[in-house]
Amino acid sequence: MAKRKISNTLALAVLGLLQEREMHPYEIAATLRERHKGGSFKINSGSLYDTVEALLGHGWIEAVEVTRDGRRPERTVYGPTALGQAEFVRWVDELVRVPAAEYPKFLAAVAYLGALGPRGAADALDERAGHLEARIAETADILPSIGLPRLFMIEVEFALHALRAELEWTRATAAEIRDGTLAWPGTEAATPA
Amino acid sequence: MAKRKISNTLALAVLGLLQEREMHPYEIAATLRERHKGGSFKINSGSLYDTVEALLGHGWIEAVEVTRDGRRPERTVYGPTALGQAEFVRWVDELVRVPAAEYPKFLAAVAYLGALGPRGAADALDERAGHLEARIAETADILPSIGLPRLFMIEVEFALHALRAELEWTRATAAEIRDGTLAWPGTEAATPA
DNA sequence: TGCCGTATAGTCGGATCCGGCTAATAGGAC
DNA sequence: GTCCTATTAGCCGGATCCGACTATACGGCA
Repeated sequence: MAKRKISNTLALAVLGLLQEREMHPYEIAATLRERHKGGSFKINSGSLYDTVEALLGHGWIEAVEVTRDGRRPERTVYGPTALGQAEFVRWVDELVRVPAAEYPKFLAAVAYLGALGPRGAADALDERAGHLEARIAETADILPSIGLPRLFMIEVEFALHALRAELEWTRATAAEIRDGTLAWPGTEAATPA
Repeated sequence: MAKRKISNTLALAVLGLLQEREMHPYEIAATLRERHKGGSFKINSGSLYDTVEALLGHGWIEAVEVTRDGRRPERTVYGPTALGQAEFVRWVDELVRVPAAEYPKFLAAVAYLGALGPRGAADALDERAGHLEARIAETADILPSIGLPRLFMIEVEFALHALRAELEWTRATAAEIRDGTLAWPGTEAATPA
């Protein structure tokens, strides 16, 4: 009975893969991981099966066959439907056109940066900067590793761009705190436990 | 009995506000909105009351008094605990230090940008760019509107920086698609319904 | 005075999500 | 041969989240 509209982006990944070829859920997860899509979609087997169920309920995918290898659990293979194909494109289109409201954890934390005191905040930002650099290096590494057209890894380029911007802000803000450009109204600094 | 660790950032906002002064949930929500924190925290009354319940269960806040004004619903006023105070700082510190894995919708959509075809993708990116500009303008507007020290609105500066970076990538990518720098392997373009 | 829109304050049912579990097979070490 | 681990495949209980709803009070206006 067509519950609430699907919003989980893992569903988008499933839909996208099934456009290519029929698969069973486990294979979907494996393929996504193989293609390094783990940075763009939260691949969790629990959610995956729920997601597939929801897509079925909407008629966006359909069960193609059920096979069984020896006494292993059954594998249900799913394929796309015409409706699902159309919805997939429509959905990507809308996600690109209209920026959604997002609430990243870091944004929340920055809102209370004051709680760390100037010293504590600058230190914490520095540590973050280090992690960001590491993650940027990792991400940049996987980019050329596969001889695939750019388009198929374009989201990695976006992720890199976003990470670099965040790094830039993080470093700049730490510096502003240290040199006093960013005034600290609360005089005394709390220290983390 | 101390369920799963709280991860919802709305809890952080609640904890943070209660450091300042005792409040009842509705007042918390109103205060957050008044301070333009709606961009950093998803303020939903349903989640708010659940969150307060969870914080109570962890002993991070405590009920201070229950008042009632005429025949309106009871208002339970909450205040901070020593444990909550410590956890608050510890939590902010960790959120700043360690970048969390995030899965923004746009990242997912970009992973399937190919589905829109070169023309469709470039158009969609253009429209997004327009929305981003509007949002940047709105956000920049609220910044000087309140005569508050920068530190208390620093998360808005970060949000702006992130938005600008996204806008930059969006425009650049649209341009690359149009001038052919970004090759399009799938020859033919699907069009949204 | 009667009525309507908005602010106050919070509840509830159900949708959604996910960590952790089961269970079988394949492959290697000894 | 048999033990151990990794891989394959999926299920489930409960935590989490949220949209939609209830109900009272208040200000203004016709």
